[in-house]
Amino acid sequence: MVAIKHEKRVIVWFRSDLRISDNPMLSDVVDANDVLPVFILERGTTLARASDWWLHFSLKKLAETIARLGSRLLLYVGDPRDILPQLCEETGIMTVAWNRLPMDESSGLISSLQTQGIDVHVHNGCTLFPLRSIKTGSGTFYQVFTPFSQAALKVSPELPLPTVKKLPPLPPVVPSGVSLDELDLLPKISWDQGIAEVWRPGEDNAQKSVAKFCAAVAAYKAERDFPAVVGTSRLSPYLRHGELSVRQLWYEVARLDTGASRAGVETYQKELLWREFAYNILSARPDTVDQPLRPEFKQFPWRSGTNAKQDLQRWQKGMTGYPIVDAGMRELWHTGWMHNRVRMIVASFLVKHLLIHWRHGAEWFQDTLVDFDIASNSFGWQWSAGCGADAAPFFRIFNPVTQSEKFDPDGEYIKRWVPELAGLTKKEVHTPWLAKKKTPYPAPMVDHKFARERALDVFSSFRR
DNA sequence: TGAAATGTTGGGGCG
DNA sequence: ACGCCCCAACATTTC
Repeated sequence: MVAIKHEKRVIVWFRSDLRISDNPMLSDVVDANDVLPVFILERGTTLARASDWWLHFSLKKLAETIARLGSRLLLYVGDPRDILPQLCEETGIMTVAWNRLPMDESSGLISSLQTQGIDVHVHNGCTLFPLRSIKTGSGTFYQVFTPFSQAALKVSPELPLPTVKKLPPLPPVVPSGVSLDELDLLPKISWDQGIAEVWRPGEDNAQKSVAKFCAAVAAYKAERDFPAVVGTSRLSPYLRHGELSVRQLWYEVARLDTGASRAGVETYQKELLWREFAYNILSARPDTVDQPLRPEFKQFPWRSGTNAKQDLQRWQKGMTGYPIVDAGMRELWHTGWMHNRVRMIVASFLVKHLLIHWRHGAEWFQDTLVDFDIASNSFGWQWSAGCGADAAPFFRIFNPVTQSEKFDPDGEYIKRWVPELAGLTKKEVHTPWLAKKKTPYPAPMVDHKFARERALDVFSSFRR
């Protein structure tokens, strides 16, 4: 008896998983007869400029890697709901494999492909656990982080898969794609210098960064809140583009979960679980990408009109008059990234001090962050605004001066990004409006005490 | 992964 | 020695 080898032909669809190590959709197809690796750029109405910059280089490196594995990465532009069926028709391939993302069901993609007779292989490749597999006793999704993380810690993530060494050949007919340059991901006017100085995209650099972070993870818990030092992992852009597998990262740090490193490892794993929590929320509630999870917030009286618009612009430019806020906004603009502690401060300032809709903050982050992640971003903003899952209560309003004194005591971070204040003492730098020396730096755009009381008024009367 | 207001305690200066 | 006040330090409550 000779076993019949069924013909297996697959399109593998790369999205936020631009890697070959621990990539389940790739492991699925290594024994196929032929495989078409594709990436499809969706041109939305909003730009994602900084993460597009990153994507350009990620795709370049991924294409080189795939070439080394004996295949070729094909690039297309358009709506995957149109492109994938077209590719199936042209190649005669009737199977598409990918790693699942939170919005897959709501986008109508799966059902649309299946009604066209296309077989869909969906893998768990972007999260620690299969999306929505962590459920409460009654089968609903968790809305509070602590019980979610406790439930998650009772299960182990699947072990990382071996790195793919070789890919099957391309199909006989290869639909023509576009070149990387035709994706038009790089800026036309050069605003990307600062970003290029700080970041090195690519799976190889992701691995180097993991090794570097692991060597410093013992200090994570103590140093992660101080933006002047490199105390955080800085792995978020790699995770967002999937050049790094979150499961691999989990196990790399878990190996160090002992002795002096224990607290650092466990604190960091908790952060990875916050990401996981955000992915699960978005998966269960895809509308929360731009709608509040708590529906009563649809009626919230956010400020709007000309004044609010001007205030938003001052925030975006880093000209609020609060040094820690402006340092963060300028770090973001110049490097495509902002320290996590400072993200919380600037977000609180926008939604509580200025009463501007969190959506505007989320859109600005979408435009400017190299690590822009649709799940983490909407989750984080809703958390800050108080309308999301396990959100900050309405009365939790960060004092930008207190936070600055606490987490940037010497003003080192502030002076790095707000050089106008370099001449002030470490005491004065948090409150330049009280300093003797005059600087060209603006006065606070809104008084803290006034803004705090206004926010408490608006939020508490809204609750009634 | 708050901040500010309010309450409590205890040491030290001083008459 | 004693009571009184001040106030820093810490704790609790409220928003």
